[in-house]
Amino acid sequence: MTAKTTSKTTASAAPAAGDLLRLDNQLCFALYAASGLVTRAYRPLLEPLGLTYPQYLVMMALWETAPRTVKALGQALDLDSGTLTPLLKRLEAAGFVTRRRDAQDERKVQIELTDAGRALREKAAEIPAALACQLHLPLDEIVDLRATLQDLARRMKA
Amino acid sequence: MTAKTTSKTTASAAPAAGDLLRLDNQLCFALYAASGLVTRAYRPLLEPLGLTYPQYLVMMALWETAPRTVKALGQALDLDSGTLTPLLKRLEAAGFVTRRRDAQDERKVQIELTDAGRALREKAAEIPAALACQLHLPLDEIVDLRATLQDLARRMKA
DNA sequence: TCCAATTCAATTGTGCACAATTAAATATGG
DNA sequence: CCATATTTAATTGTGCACAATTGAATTGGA
Repeated sequence: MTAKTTSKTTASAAPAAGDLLRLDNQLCFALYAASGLVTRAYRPLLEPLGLTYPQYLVMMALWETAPRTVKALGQALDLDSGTLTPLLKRLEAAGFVTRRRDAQDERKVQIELTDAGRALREKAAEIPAALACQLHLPLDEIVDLRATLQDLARRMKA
Repeated sequence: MTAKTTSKTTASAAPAAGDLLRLDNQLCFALYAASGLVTRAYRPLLEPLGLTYPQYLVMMALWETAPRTVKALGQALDLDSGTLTPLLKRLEAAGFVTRRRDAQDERKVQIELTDAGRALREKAAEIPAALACQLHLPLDEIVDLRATLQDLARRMKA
């Protein structure tokens, strides 16, 4: 499938020793650059909602399941408390979530959606389609790429 | 090839309207998470060289072509001066590059490698193979994924 | 019971990342 | 030649991202 670029030159498919450090031969840089581009494409779509891209990820996690502890969010998003704590405080200041200590276990902080946070989901509903459009990639390739990346992540975490 | 997860459920391949905002259905999150994982995998390999991951990207760009202006580096890496200027000052402080105003056009700052910066390339030579190992992905899939991501980036920039 | 180990969030410090602004140098049109 | 526009880095301010530390709460084992 995807009869894709069988035009692999020897250099591209199996770089010579001296080319191993070329930017174009790095999967990491391709990932880094693509991730940055996609994040940047979200910015103008999220700005009217008052969310940054990482905040949008947190809200999506909460729209799926809430309340959740900081730890549970961190596991879902692969982020630690050093990143999440200030981000969640900003979401709290914006009125989208609340933070309260768990009564049973005071170490845990439960993050809950406010009405405004739940309402935001309606406004966000149009974002995935708007962004998919900007990818200029057929849907089946998007699905394929996503699965490949999820597979990569699963293997690296194992 | 890649007999991969033909277990595509309907939800995964063509999510229902209510699932469009699920994290698992986002290409952006798959990219974001994979990029973060790979960057993290570099950290222990780069630490002995005294480089962070973005600094490593800048050094790779310079190992290909030097001297280069800040602007040229920014175009190669898709980063702006707000990111590069302090990063390059740290590389200068570490002794890997020099920064000097262009004699012909004083607006430009030429970034040149020092001997130590060039020497670092030998130590870095083993990194790509070491990292590829941690990806737990067959080489042909790495090459494939890289090409797909480069294609995505090309389309989004066009 | 008591104490040692673990869990969890917050904090601190460093380093990206980018928008917006600034300021200097150069190019351009009249 | 001069005024204006453009180009280029640097700066400022906000917001991730993570390692390392801290401190409180909980758990588990003698």
